[in-house]
Amino acid sequence: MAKALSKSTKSRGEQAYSLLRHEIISGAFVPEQPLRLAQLQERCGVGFSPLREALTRLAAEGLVISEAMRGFRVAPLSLDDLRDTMETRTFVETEALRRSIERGDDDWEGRIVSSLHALGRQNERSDPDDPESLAALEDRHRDFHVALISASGSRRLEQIIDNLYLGSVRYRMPSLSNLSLNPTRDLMIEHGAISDAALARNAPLAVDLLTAHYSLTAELLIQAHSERLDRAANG
Amino acid sequence: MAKALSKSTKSRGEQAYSLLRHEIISGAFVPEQPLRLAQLQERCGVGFSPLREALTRLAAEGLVISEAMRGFRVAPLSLDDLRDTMETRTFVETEALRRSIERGDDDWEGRIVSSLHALGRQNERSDPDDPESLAALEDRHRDFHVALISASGSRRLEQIIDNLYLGSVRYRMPSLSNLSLNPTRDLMIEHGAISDAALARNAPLAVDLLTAHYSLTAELLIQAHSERLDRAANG
DNA sequence: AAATCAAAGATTTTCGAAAATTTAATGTTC
DNA sequence: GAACATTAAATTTTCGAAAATCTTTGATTT
Repeated sequence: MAKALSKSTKSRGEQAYSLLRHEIISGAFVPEQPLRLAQLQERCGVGFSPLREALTRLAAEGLVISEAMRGFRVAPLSLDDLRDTMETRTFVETEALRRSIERGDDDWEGRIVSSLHALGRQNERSDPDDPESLAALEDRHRDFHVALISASGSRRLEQIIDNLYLGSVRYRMPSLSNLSLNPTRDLMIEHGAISDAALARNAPLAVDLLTAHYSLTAELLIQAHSERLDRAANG
Repeated sequence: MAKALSKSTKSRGEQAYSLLRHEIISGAFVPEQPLRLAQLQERCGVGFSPLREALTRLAAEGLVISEAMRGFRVAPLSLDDLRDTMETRTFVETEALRRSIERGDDDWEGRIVSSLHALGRQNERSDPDDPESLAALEDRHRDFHVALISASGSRRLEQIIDNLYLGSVRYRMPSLSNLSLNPTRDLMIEHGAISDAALARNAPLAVDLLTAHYSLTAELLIQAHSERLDRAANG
C-alpha cells in the first residue's frame, strides 16, 4: 500500500482550505482582493465544490468575506480591527492564564517548559530572510502561548483564543522580520519571564507580564500597519 | 417581475443553512444524529453543493461535526459543554456590558428600552404550547441581551457573544416552556432590574444582576439537561 | 467459533457542464 | 452629452452523474 500509515486521508477540500488559509495569512493575497473561482481552481488544482467549501469555512473564520451572488474576497485589514483583536486577545488570554495557573498540573508545566525550549531553539537558528524559517518560528511562538493557557479547563476559551490568534497573525506576518529584530525588544526574555511567573503560580505577575507582552506587540503592529497604510496612500 | 423588491436574493445555500440551523437549534435533529446528504437533499430541496456548504458553515460555528470522508453529524450536547458555555458567556458578556455602560450613548439606551418593551409585549401574548410563539419570545430575549452590550465598541466581543449564544440556545429550546413557567422565577423582573442598572450607569450592580441572571439560567438548564440524560438512560 | 479477506452496497466527495446572476458594453432616447 | 434600457460577457451558483471512500455482508481459513 502506497500511503498506508496513519496520514489521515486529506480530502481535496482540506487541501484547498490549508493552501488558501496559508496564502491569505502569509499575505500572498492582498486584503479586499476578489477571489475568483476560476483562478483558484487552477492555482489549487481542485474543482468548484471543494473550493467553495474551503472559502465558506474561511469566511466563517473571518479570513474571507462572502457576499451573496458576488463571490468571495479576502477580508480587509484595519487599524480598528487590529486594536480590537489585540485587546480582546489580552482580555481572554489573561483569564485563561489565570485559570491555568490555578488548575495546571505537571503535564501543563511540562508543555510550557518544552514549548519554550522549542521556541528558543528555533529562535537561535532563525533566518530573517527565509520565509520558511519565519513561519516555523511563528508556529513555535503560537505553540508556547497555547501551552500557557492549555490548562484553563474551558474548551470555549480555547476556541476563542484560537480564532483571535488567527485574526491577529495576518498583521504580524509581512513584518515579522522587522518586529523580531526590533533592538529595543528581546522576545525570549519576555517569554522566559512569563513562563517563570506561570510556573511559580504567581498569577498577578504572569497576567501583568502577558498583558505587557501583548501591549508592546500591539503597539509595534499598529505602528507597522500605519506605516504600511501611509506608504499605500502616498509613496 | 415576480419577486422584484429588495428581498435580497437568498441563494439556495442560504436557505439550506437557515433551515438546517433552525432544525438543529429547535431539536428536530437529535444530537449525534448522522446527517445524510441524500435525506437532507430531499428535505431541503437542494443539491449536494449548497448542502455541503451549509453544513461546512454550521460545522465552523460548532452546531455540526464534520469528519473527513464520514460526513456530518449533529454536534453533541453535554453537561460539561453547557457549564463551560454559560460560564464563558457570563465572563464575556459582563465585560461587554461594562464597556457599554461606559461608552453607551442615547441610541444605546433607546435600544435597551425598546427591546425590553418588545420582550415584555411578546411575553404577554406568549403561548407555551405554540412553538412559533416560543421561538418569537426567544428572539426578543436575544435581542434584549444583544442591545445591552451593543455599545461595547468591540466587534470581536460581539462576534464571540453571538457564537456563545448559539452554543447555549440549543440547551434552552426543548425545555423553554418548563423554564419560563418556573414559579420561582420572574424573568421580566430580572430583565427590568438589569435594564435599570445599566441605564443608571451602575456597572457593578448591572454586572452582578446579569451574572445572577445567567447563573440561575445555567442552574435550571443543567438540571433540565441532567433529567433528560437520566430519562434517556433509564426510562 | 474467531479472525481474515474479498466483494457488494451505501455514502461521501469531486468534477464539469448548465442555469442564474451580476457586471460591462453598446446602443437609444430625450 | 447624460440617463436609461438592452445585449453580451464574465462570474457565481447549482445540479446530477461519476469517482473515491467507507461499511456491511458473507465466505474462507485457522
